[in-house]
Amino acid sequence: MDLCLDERSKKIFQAIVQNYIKTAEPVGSRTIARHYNLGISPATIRNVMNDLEEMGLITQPHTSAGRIPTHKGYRFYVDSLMERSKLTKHEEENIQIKYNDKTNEYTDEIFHLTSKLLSAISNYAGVAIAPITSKSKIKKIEFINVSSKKILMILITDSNQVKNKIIDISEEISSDELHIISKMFTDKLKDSSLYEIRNSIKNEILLANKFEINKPEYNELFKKTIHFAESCLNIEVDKDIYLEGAANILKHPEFSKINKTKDLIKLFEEKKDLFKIVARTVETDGAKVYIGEENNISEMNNCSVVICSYKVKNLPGGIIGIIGPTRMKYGKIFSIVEYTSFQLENILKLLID
Amino acid sequence: MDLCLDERSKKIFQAIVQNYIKTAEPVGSRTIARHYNLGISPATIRNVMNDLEEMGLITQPHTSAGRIPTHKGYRFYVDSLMERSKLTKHEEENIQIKYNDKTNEYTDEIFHLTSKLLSAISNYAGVAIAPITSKSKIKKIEFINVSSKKILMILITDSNQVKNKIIDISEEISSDELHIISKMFTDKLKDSSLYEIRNSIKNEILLANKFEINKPEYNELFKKTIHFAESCLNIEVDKDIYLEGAANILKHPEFSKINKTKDLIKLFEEKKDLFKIVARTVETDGAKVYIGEENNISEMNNCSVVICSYKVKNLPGGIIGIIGPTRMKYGKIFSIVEYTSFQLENILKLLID
DNA sequence: TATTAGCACTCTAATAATGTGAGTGCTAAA
DNA sequence: TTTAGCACTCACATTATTAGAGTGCTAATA
Repeated sequence: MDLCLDERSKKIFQAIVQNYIKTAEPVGSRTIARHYNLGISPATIRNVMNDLEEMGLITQPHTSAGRIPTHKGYRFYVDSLMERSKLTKHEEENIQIKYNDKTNEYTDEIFHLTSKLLSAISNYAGVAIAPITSKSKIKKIEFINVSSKKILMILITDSNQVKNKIIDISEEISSDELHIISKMFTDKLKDSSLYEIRNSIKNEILLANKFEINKPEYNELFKKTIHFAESCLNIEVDKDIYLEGAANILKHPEFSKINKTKDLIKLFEEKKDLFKIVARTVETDGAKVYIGEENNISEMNNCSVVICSYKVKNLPGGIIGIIGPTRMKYGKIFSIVEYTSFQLENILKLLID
Repeated sequence: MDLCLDERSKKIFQAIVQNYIKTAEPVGSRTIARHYNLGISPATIRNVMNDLEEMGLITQPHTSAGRIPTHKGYRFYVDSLMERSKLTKHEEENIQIKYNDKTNEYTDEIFHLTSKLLSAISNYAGVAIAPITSKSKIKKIEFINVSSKKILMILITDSNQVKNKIIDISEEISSDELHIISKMFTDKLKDSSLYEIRNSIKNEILLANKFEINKPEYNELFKKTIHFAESCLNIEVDKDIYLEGAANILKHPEFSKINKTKDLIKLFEEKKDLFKIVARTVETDGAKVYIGEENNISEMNNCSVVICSYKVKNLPGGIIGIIGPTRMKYGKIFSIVEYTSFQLENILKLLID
């Protein structure tokens, strides 16, 4: 966005945004004159503010109030004026320590931890999405008999995500036989992406040939396995998204009235919508923000979402992010999200091979 | 609680409670005289109300207001006066249909569904706790190699709960060897309760003897397995408790001010505390309620928790419940929780063998 | 021409004043 | 024992009043 603002207007605009972010109060010309010594009088500032308002960057809640940034204003601020504020040593260490505690295990716990971290450091809500499985490849398939006619199917992806499901079968299969079948299935399906599997379902017979299946019980297992693998495609929205610190958001004055806040809380419960908001971009180049109405959901009109993707094995993995009020410390939040993404990638490298 | 109330007082008290539950407004003597034709005048009712107040069953928010039940009042109502209100055919069918959709799979999804059901039917928050594992017994232990020095450990309990974890080992073990080890471990540890395992950790050597272990890499695996089994004891509070419909609670007028409500939301996020509140009783005989202060947590002073345990294989399993305002439709909620528990038990019977 | 001082004006938010009504407790009569 | 009647209380809604922060405009100034 190029707005051809002269230097002075930029300074004033910046002052307005920063002051409003800090105080949550509309900013008047006097305040700026006093606190930011720009060497000009309130009257001059007022003139400039008038221009800024005409450009749609700021607005007045009511006639005799100071100015607050519009969404367009925040967007301009983020794109052109914002300065990243680095994390403190303490904050960086905090992140590292928490991650290192988990170094010895790879479970979804990592993502849960990530959302907690993001929330704790930012004082807003933190969100993390486990690697999006549709692009994952199968590393291993395994079958274990649970009882006479129930089998536990286990699918391990190349990013070491473990999915499992208990299915019923019509004929008992022995443990040893299952072991052999497991090896066979792994052998045949290894390195297929779940995406490929979905496409190949329509050609089940084709695939069946690949297995040279003759025993009917194998065939049953085969079909169920394929369908299981396919179901892993459909992101388990409720499980793969971690949200923490929603209550943090309520601290801020813009959420002091219950009515709209109630809707927001509801949105947070409905992981499905939340997922859409956070994961609409699969891959970002650094942090990226959606401001207020840009989220295209009325409940989020007063919220901004800062997201950043992370990689697993140098391929797109998932998304992490922070949700807070539009009146957000963008500079800091951008840094937090990017740094956390970086550390998460590091830890994942250690845990996956 | 025996309060020696004469019939008339009981009627009046009941009228107050029911009216307050319906309207959320303090109930005055005139209201009762008009709407519940007890054949007595407001003045008489006032006299009785005075008595009831002295007994601590009702109170006045302020001098010139009507009466509302105290916690003691609710307790008396629940224990002595409440009438269960049956579920409608429609509600019962709703529950059955939802469960039947899941008949073919046993995963934690069942408990998630349960909390959703409870929430949807009650219009309050629904909560479900997966079977408490400390009393579960081991049915199967299985090892799968994920990569050269990483092994996926899988533990299946007698209630078919699947726990898994990826661990590092120092020496590679082949798939076939792992298959044999799996059988051996399952054989030795089968039917041990996790509780027993915890106790036996101190006697690790004793147990080691049982395995006649000589290969050092088996020994390593053995130790890690035991510790994994033990860690399954520590309920994964974040995973094993399902809360849905927290936003429902906010609809009700007693939660119209943000401040206290904020704390409640926070409590709901902290699954640990929630767990303590819901799961302090392992087994109930029918539904059971904790009213307001009985929860011993200030955030819950305006909430009641109706819980009911469910069984798995005729042994204590977990807990389900509903959290709502103390001004709750107790009669209905008790029925919902008990009926749902019953249906849940049925479905679990089908899914576990 | 750009800036600024000054002033009238606007609007919110806080505070105070007032009235209304629901509900009570008490007393005396039924 | 019950009830009618009445004085009293208190929350809540309504209205008035005031203070103050901030603006826009105009005319003077640099």
